[in-house]
Amino acid sequence: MATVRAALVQEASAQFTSRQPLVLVVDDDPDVRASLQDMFESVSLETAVFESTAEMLQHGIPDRPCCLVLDLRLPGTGGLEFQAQLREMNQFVPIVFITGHADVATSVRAMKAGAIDFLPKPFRQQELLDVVSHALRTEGEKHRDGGERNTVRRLGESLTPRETDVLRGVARGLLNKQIAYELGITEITVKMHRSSAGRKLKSISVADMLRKIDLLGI
Amino acid sequence: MATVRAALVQEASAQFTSRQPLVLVVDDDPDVRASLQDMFESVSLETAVFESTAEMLQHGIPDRPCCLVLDLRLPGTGGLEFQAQLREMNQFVPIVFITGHADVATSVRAMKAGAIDFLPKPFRQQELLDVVSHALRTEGEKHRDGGERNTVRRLGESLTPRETDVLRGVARGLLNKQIAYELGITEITVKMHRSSAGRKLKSISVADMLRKIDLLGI
DNA sequence: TGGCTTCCCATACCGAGGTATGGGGCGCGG
DNA sequence: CCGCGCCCCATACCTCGGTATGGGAAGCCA
Repeated sequence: MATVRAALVQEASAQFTSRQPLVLVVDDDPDVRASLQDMFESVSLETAVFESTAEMLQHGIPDRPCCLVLDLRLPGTGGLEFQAQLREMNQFVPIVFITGHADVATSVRAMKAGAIDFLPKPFRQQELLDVVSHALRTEGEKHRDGGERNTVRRLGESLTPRETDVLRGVARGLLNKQIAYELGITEITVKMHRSSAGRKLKSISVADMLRKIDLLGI
Repeated sequence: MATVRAALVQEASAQFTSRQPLVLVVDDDPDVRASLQDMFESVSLETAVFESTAEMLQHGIPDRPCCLVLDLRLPGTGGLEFQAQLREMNQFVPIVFITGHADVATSVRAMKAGAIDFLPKPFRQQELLDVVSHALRTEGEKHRDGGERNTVRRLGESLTPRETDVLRGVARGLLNKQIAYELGITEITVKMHRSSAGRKLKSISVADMLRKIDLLGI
């Protein structure tokens, strides 16, 4: 029963995987927050503003196309450290830095760490808007691509250990016979696992199966 | 005969595909050129220096792991424009910018355009050395990966049009029967093309063939 | 304990791919 | 002109993968 519920929740979240994009703003200056929120919402971009990185982390990173507008200098965790933290958490949200205290070394550091832009204040609002919308567009595409992978990954979870063993062999282009030998079992049993795995992954063709296998990272 | 010669030349170039790395330096200041060349050669890195981007283009981009140390401000074509030019020519040499006239906007522009670093003068020599060696290491790996692709690509050149048609179908996971229907020919003929293509690509297994097919971009 | 999953094995049959061996037609270049 | 490569077709045979239908053994949990 519990597992059924979990499955349903996953289904639901999968359905909304390509939802409306969201702009995240972290800046300690209330005026800047308000002004940016106004700007983004004036072009119908949903926006969430935060005073600090800690506050943002509390809300968690939502599962939708995001773009983070991040002040470089912040009380508590600064922009660059936060960028590093997100990276460590495997959260690859595109980041646009904004700052009143820009210098070349910092900007280069931020960009090398994967920021998509770095705007010294003052900047033209349109400039920020362009960068953010472009990022959201590409994020949207990534999200869709990721959706397919998640679907496959969910299918893959139902695979038994033995089945993944067999699939590893298949991916290497081995014959059932050879796989059987390597695993120390019969070819017939390999066939069982293989076809069972094929059913679970809903693969009609070998090509399809191979694609899904390396999508699963097996 | 001519084609045999060509084939031999290709063989030869393929053999040397993962040669020693090379540092390219473009700077209009003779002192800088000399000093950088000394530095790189002191750690046994082969180095080629140029006074202008035009001069470098004349020599062509060598087929080996490269890293370009590029002055931002140059007589003639400037650093940023040159970066754009290389991009248009599909030459993805990693670029480290060095400049005495650094500003944030320029550095960000350079990084967004794909530069791997941006060092305002004066910088510590060791810093540049670290960046360049790191770049050369990753380039070396890329080069090796590309080698395998080139090998396959060469094999792929001997494929007849019809054979690639069939392979397209195989990649889509179609049955020979279906491929035959789509091409308006018999299943038997499809088998012929398929096995012939398999021989040419030296693929023993289906998995192997599929890998090579998308390596060929079919 | 009984029921569940997982893993293992076997026989038999079918459809698909691979190969070998026949053949014919077309176009291009020595 | 003839040879060569490409494209097409056919028959026959073998192997491989997929499936169906039997079964047995071990572990886990209500």
